[in-house]
Amino acid sequence: MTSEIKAVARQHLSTEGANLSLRAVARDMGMVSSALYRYFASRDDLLTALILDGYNALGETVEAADAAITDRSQLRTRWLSAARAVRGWALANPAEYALLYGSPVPGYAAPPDTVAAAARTPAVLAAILSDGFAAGVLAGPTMGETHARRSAADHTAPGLPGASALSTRLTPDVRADLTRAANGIAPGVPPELLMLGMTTWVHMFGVVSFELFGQFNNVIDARAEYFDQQMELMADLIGL
Amino acid sequence: MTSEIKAVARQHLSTEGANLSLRAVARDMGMVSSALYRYFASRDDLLTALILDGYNALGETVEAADAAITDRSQLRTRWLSAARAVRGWALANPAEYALLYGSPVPGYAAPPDTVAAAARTPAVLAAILSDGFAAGVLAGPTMGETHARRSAADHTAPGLPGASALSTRLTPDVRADLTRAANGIAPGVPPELLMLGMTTWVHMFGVVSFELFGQFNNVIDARAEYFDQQMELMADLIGL
DNA sequence: GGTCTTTAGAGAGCAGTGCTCTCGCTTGTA
DNA sequence: TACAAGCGAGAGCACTGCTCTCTAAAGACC
Repeated sequence: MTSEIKAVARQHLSTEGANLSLRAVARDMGMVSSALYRYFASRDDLLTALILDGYNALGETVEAADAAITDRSQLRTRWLSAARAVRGWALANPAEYALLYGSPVPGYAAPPDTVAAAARTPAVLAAILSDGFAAGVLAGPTMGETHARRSAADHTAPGLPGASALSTRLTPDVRADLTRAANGIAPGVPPELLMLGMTTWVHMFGVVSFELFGQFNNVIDARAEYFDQQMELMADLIGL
Repeated sequence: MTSEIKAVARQHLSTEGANLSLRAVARDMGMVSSALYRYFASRDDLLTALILDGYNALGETVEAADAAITDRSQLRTRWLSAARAVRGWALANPAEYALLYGSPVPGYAAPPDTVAAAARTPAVLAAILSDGFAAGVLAGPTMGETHARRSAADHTAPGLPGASALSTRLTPDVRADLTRAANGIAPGVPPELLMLGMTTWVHMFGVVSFELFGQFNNVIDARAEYFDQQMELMADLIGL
């Protein structure tokens, strides 16, 4: 029953946008609004359930896209497949995506169970990082420095991945945050590498959000190709 | 008068969140709700005015932060100053920031005058790119290739900026989009360089949005330091 | 000064919203 | 058969955006 309500609510969400009307949902189900309160304590409760489902749906999609690459050593292919899955899901479910990654509703605080579901998508990327690091493909000490011209003092930490001219110097606090995060999601991965992984993670959602939220209007028309190019760039950044 | 209404609305926005109530604004002004319709045709109209003001306020802040760097050749310092200004404004005006860069309201389409105001912030970055390119500091042909290990075929276009191991190969459509954008905002800047500039632009807002929208909760605590580190990384990416 | 027109705001009202309450009806169980 | 639990209906409260009509003030013109 609750799942039927959520299904109708999801449909309303996709057609009407973010301001979900409980009464309209009830009307569509041939019920009266007060009946819905048997199943959800409030409208926020319904939204929370939808958010939870959304994180899980996105996570499943991304996990499946990663798992579809049978050669697990093809880290770059796995990453691109996962990234495309994120964009594909977002384009197919824009309202739900906005619910997950858009502006949070005013006084709304995400319940703890949503954060676990929210971690599924970054966990896929973390697994790719972890696999690459374990296989010695990432963060190897064999990189040579580029001779790229630098304007100020060199911020580059030596011996780190792909794009070796990049600043991977971390302050103690940031390093502590990243180390803690690595322990939780990608054990063994050094904080510098996780930093680059998080950069790709954030940038991936940045590009998708800009596309969905209209920031690319009149700027980028070839959205899919642009996204692919950016994700290739990110793969290079990590050294996949 | 309209400015007084907007001021009260802004205040409401900052305390109550995104769902702005026209009646509450009117109440605070000692008026009745219908009186507001003399000045704004609808609630969306008021929001549009606030969005326009927001883009301009952010743009002014960023422009001032860039202009504060007297040595115009210090591109990296200018970029970091502008980026910090974006984050600072966003943290000081979270509700307005969400209005600008969060999920768009359902049926809302941004009027053309807002896009001009929205372009002020990226224009600052474009000017930095333009200055650097004109001075020959960016995108010079003197870069050496790194020997970074690459998993697949090499996507790197030779002779491009700072982080030379990165994929800057553009498909014709993306190249066309970027060339058109460059003509509008950074004349003369090659599309590959503008692509890197847009990457930093998107990533900057990606990091700020993740911070403001709660995606960093329980992950990154040292927000300011993390932001700085990421912006340094982006500066390296462009080759500032 | 006396009209006359524009303008600002008040007030009532409509349709819609989230949410609470009470009251019946149905269904499963002892 | 009696009881209890759960489910939905209906009315109602306070709120919202928005439209309409009406009144009072202010400015323009002769």
